Amino acid sequence: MDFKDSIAKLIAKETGQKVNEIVSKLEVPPKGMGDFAFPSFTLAKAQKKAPNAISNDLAAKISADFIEKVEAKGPYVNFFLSKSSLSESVLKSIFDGKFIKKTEKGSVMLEYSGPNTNKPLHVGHLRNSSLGMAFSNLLEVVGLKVIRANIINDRGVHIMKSMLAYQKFGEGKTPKSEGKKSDHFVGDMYVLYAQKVAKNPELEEEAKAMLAKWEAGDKEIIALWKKMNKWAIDGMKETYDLFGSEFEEWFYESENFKLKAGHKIIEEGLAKGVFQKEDNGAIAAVLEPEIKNKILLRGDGTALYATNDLGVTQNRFDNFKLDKCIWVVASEQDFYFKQLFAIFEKLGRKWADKCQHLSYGMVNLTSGKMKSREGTVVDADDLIEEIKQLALAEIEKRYENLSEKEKNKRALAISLGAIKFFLLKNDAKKEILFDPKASLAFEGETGPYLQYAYARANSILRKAKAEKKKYKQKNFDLLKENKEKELIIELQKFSDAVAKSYEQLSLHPIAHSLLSIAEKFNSFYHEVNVLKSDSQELLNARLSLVEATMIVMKKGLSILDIVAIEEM
RNA sequence: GGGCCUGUAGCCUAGUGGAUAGGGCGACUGCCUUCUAAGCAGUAGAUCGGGAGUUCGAAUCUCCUCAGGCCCGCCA
Repeated sequence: MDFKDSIAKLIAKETGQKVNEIVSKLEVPPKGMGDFAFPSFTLAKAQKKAPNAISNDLAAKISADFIEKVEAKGPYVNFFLSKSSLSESVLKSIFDGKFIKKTEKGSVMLEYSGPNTNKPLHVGHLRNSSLGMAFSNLLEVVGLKVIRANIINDRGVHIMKSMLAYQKFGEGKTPKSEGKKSDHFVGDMYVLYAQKVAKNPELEEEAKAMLAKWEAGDKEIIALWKKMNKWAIDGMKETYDLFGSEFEEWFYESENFKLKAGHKIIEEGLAKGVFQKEDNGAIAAVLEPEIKNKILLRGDGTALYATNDLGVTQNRFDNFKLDKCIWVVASEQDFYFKQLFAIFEKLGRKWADKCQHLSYGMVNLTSGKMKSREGTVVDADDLIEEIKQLALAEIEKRYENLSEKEKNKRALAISLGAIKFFLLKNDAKKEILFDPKASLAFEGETGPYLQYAYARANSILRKAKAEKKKYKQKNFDLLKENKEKELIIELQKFSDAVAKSYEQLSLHPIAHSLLSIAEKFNSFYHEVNVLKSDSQELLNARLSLVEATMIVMKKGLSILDIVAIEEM
């Protein structure tokens, strides 16, 4: 039952206003003042009456079996829902599995991660991955079919730099010989290049020359490139596995480079008069003055990143039947994506408005911006390991007797929960100032707090089973304690949070909804001893509430790609 | 020079037109022989960057201004 809608209908009947207009005006009042509120200011002019009078009038006239009471408070009409109908309605929809509205259909490609093969993943990539993974899950929950895509940036002069350093100073070492994770080994070469080039600027030219050889298909360079790329990608895949990142499609810049699909689009744009040739032969897309023109091909005819991107995007819509394509890329590319989408609009692509940029703020350190070549990054593997050790220490404090295997499993789940939740709980577009020591805790507004609430709920059901208590999902209408009602209301709000997250391209509404649910659950847990309920009927009702809480929390956590831990 | 984003207690943050600005960290008080204390209950802490305007009503909308970040045709 949609209470908001039902209340709006009652108000509409009395006032003659349209139902959907009333719905948009209904709000949730501050604590203790009811479940819904209608502000009467909005009718004052039309009815030529004082808001307070309208409120009094409405409060006196409106009644229904699902409403406990209606109160006029100044210019507001406050509605208190009947606890039993609220409980029935909310818990039923949760057990029916219909508590999230599937509002969308079709298929969508979501690109995220997009690493370079000259360095390992860092905490910035983890923010990208967390958003990519979670938003993909969210898209599926609202009804879309999702193709997760990764594009490996495996070509370009920056890739040559780590190759050059290895060729000149690597002394034939390998990740194996050094006992090093292979992507870290490649990353070390990139740092080494940066150190060497500072003293020997001519390396810069050598790297460019190497790129020319690569483009010409020089056998030796291609062999080196393949070897080092494999190291980089194999290492990253380990990190993806550890973190839980999954992809259905892998694209490679190098392959795309060979296709030259972008060049065809450039021909097309010139023919249509949408692109123009500059004095030195470069090709530019002519765009609105606010977003400037965009160079798509160098004067010497060589390709730019944008050249490739034109082809990549076209191929995606050609080869996959997409209703939408989403790029998860940091906010420094906001302007670029505006231009890219505008170019497709100019070219008359009917899918141009189906391109979406999920922009997010950069992760900076308290010490400043992260720079791989200077080695001032928080490495993804190191971070996960460090937090895992902290989680392990917490587990060992509590449970000495667990097997090593179980301890490790829990520690990983908890540490990833802490990291992912930290990266998702705030508005995606805000920057994160990351302090590894201070940022990741297991208490307060954290992933482990949610996991803990879930584990506690689970433990009630487990104990009930162990004590051979009978339990059926029923008697929902007996849930009349304030703590119970507050929890149920938070459960009900979860679906709104899902919708909000989808609209706002950010996971924080879901994250905060889960925090509120966990908070209300913990409070309920503290106040009401479920297993010591007075009657079988009440036990049924409360166990139902506990189970419903677990269902919603598990759904929410799974969207955020966080493991709901059974025991913690 | 221009564009986009951000500014809410010591720190982090939610809230995009409505009532007393909601959380967390940190600080301080209590609560484990009672379903897991990674928890609960409470206290203190806020000129919502500043100014003007629109409105019955502004953290929220408009304009100006200050501060930080990112970006602005041949980098990826």
